[in-house]
Amino acid sequence: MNYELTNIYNLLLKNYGLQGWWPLTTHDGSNPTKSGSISGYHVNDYSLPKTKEQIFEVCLGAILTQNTSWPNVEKALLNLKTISPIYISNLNNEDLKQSIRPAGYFNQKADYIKNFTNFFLNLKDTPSRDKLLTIKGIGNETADSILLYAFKQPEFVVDAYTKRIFSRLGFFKATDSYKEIKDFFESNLKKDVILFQEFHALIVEHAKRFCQKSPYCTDCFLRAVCKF
DNA sequence: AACCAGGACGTGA
DNA sequence: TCACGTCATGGT
Repeated sequence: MNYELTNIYNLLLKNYGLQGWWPLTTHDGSNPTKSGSISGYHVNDYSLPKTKEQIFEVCLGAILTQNTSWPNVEKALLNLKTISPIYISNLNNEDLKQSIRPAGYFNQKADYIKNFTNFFLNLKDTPSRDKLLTIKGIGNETADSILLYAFKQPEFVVDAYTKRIFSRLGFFKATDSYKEIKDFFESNLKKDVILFQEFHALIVEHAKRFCQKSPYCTDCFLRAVCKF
């Protein structure tokens, strides 16, 4: 309910529109996304992910996208013939590695995915953040992505883009900790899952379009309110 | 052809 | 705690 912060959100939303995260390779009743097309977004449908397989897919995507661009993650996901916890659990490590190769860091990520899959198979209901963090391969951002986009919990996701954009805007220092930044957003916004989902997705979009490492400030619609 | 992408972990100070 | 090296493929 911080006015300045809410104002930024409204400007992002006005310029980019609803983002429809988290992208899924399959929707109910539709065909799989073609490789490279990046069309798994589902604008205005907050019922997704719906099935257990879709929830699982969001989790795998969250692990695979660690320091990796989404098109590479999509290639990895499409290489997996079936994205279900049972299937992945029974898949041998070498096959898993070959499938997820396009997403990079495939040796560690294969282990991370195996760890998480075992956890997921024994899961009764929504996991706690602390429990997720005990899994090797699930850090702060991945845990929050899983909770926000797979389990629809109001956990704000902080990534490198969030730090970059909002430190440039002047809300905090780029060196502030994950927890400090997460607390800043959560204490200044209404704890609303849809708001958190769209806000994070909009941040990613703005970082790609304007607020890159070397930013395009000239045409940026946030220039008037930015201290960079 | 260097640079970077929707980070996490292990190590040493 | 915290800064730093490591992990790897693919697009620009």
